[in-house]
Amino acid sequence: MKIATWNVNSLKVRLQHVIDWLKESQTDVLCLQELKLPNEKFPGAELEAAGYRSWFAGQKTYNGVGILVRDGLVVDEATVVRNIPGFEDPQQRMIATTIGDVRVVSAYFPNGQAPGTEKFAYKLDWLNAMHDWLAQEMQRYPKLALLGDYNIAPEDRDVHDPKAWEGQNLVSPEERAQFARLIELGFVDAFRQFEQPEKTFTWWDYRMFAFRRNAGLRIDHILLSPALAPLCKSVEVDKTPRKWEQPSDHTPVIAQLDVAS
DNA sequence: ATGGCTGATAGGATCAGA
Repeated sequence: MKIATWNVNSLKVRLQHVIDWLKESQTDVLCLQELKLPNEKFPGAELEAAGYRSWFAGQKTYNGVGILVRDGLVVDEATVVRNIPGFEDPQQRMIATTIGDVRVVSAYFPNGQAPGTEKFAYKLDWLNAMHDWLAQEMQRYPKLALLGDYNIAPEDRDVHDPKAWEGQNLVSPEERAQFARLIELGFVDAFRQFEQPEKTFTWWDYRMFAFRRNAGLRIDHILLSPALAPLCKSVEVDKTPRKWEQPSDHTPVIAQLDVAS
């Protein structure tokens, strides 16, 4: 089973990219972030025609997450969860479902703006709530995969220019400590289980020719629970869609799991 | 140098992203 994550920065604008990439990559389960559309505008019929069923939590203008599942995979409808249980939030940033015996979570972590701001405080609150919920979720579902735009670059090697970024939003010690807390739950950064090219990133600013200069960050991740991590056979960042016309600023990360699909 | 792009909402500038 191939699972992937992609912040598409508007599913309306990127629908054809998603459909083309699904076909090209042969992905079975695609977690999406930043749909930027209300539920009534979700392009379910177009994705169905491409061979995928969709679960999503959208809202107007901002945020919004979804999980696309290839036809034929068994999804347990009764286990779908939208947003973090117990964490009141109008922002739609998390959806979870169960495919076979694999629990899949698609998450759009808050950006945070800058350390010290209200939005940064919200980011830390959200991360705390997510951490506590995931601790329980891992007990319920040993095979747990957390995919998404984390808006955290865990280490300096995930940053094109660590000096310039030192202490900034997305790399600050507080955020990295939160990422480390997820690792302490037992999660494994699937990407780092394998040898990877130097300076592999998943996001590049639209401005200043950042992609051309590879001035990016690795902020989109796939974390796997202890029971699932050993079943992961490869992880790669696929830069191709970032080269397409009118791309998302993020590019997909894909993992091959040794799980029946 | 807080600029530089892009998308959504709106029907022009502003917010938000990272």
